[in-house]
Amino acid sequence: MTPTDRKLGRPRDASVDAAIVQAVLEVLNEVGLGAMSMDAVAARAGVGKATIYRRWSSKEAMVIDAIASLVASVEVPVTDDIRTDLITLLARLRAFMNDARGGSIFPWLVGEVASGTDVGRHYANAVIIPRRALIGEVIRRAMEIGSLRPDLDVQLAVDMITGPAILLKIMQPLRGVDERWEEKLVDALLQGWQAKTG
Amino acid sequence: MTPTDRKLGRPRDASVDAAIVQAVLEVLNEVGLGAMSMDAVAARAGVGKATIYRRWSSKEAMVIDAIASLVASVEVPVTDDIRTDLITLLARLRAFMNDARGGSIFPWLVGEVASGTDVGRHYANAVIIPRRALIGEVIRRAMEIGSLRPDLDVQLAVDMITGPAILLKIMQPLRGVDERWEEKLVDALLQGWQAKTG
DNA sequence: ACGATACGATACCGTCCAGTTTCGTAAGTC
DNA sequence: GACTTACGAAACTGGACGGTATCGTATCGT
Repeated sequence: MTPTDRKLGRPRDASVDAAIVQAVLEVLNEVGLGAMSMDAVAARAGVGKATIYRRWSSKEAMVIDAIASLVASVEVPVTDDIRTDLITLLARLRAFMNDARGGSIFPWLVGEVASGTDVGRHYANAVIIPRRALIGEVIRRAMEIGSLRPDLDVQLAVDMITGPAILLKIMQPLRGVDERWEEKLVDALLQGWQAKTG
Repeated sequence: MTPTDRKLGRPRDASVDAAIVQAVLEVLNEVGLGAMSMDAVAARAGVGKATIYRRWSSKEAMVIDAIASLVASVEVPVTDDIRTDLITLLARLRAFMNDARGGSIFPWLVGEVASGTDVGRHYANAVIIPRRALIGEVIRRAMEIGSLRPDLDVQLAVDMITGPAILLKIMQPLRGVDERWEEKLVDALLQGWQAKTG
């Protein structure tokens, strides 16, 4: 690293990076991956295509980076009541799936994950796995302090919470969403998770 | 209907219809909808493109018909044991999702349903809704004969069974599938569904 | 035999799109 | 001021694809 290292010419405009990523998410949200053109992204970002290709080598690389920016800060709820904790987590998950930024992206993102695409793998690692780990942690802690049966299969329990939520999102175009849905699901689950064995 | 109605020229070859539908499903299974070209379908079916367009007016119409052909006969299990009934239904659902014909189609089909596409709506009406109704029927019957609590929300119960199964399919590329998974889930669910109230 | 339609194959058209290049200009270093 | 890189805009290239048209052949009814 010499002193005069990398200081030639006009420096890159950091705000341009943000504008492009934002544009990718918007267009993705509106038309999906298949119908998203680089011209559309460039136009939305108010940027030349050359500027995009100066940063990413391909459309796919750009999308992967944009998706990775969806990572949300994960924060453990800290109530002493497992019921409200789970309801909070569920509401958060549903809010995330219906997020303005990611709302329409989510459906095809599910397809990407299920198909094992590059984009899908990156999304899974950046978003899904940390969030699942968080929910699992909450459940594990509740098992330790005796709020939940100690013989629960944590992985299965996480599936039992998140599965119906994702299904609800998938079927959204087909039916209305019950209010207080989160409470109903959590109560139904807890009836089994708190019960004495046998 | 005059006697000489519709009897001019060479009749259509019914086996060609089947070959095309089969080819659509295969190519769809291999490359997905976005990457499926009419040339690929025609080549796979051993058919000219004109022959395809003689039957369907567009790619989309063709795909919708092909998807509709996935409809499986739905049959109610008839055990007197709700546990084995549910396990059977679950195993059937998972087998369908991993079907050789529909295995790789399922992921993007989920995206189509969630996005409310034409294809998605047709698939939902042809496959998802009847299957959900079937599962709901089994649960309702078990409630009537006292095998399940009488105060269950049937729609929610169906979500609690099928949600985790679909989630498992989605996350398939990310983790192995536990053997006897169906039994574990059903047992976990029944612990709540059979419990006495409060 | 004749007219009509179906068939597979292939060429063709128009469009869309990822990625490249060019151009005039702006923003930095030396 | 000389040099270098970034920027927006626009033109361009090459390929892929949906859909149509054409051609020679096959299969039906009459």
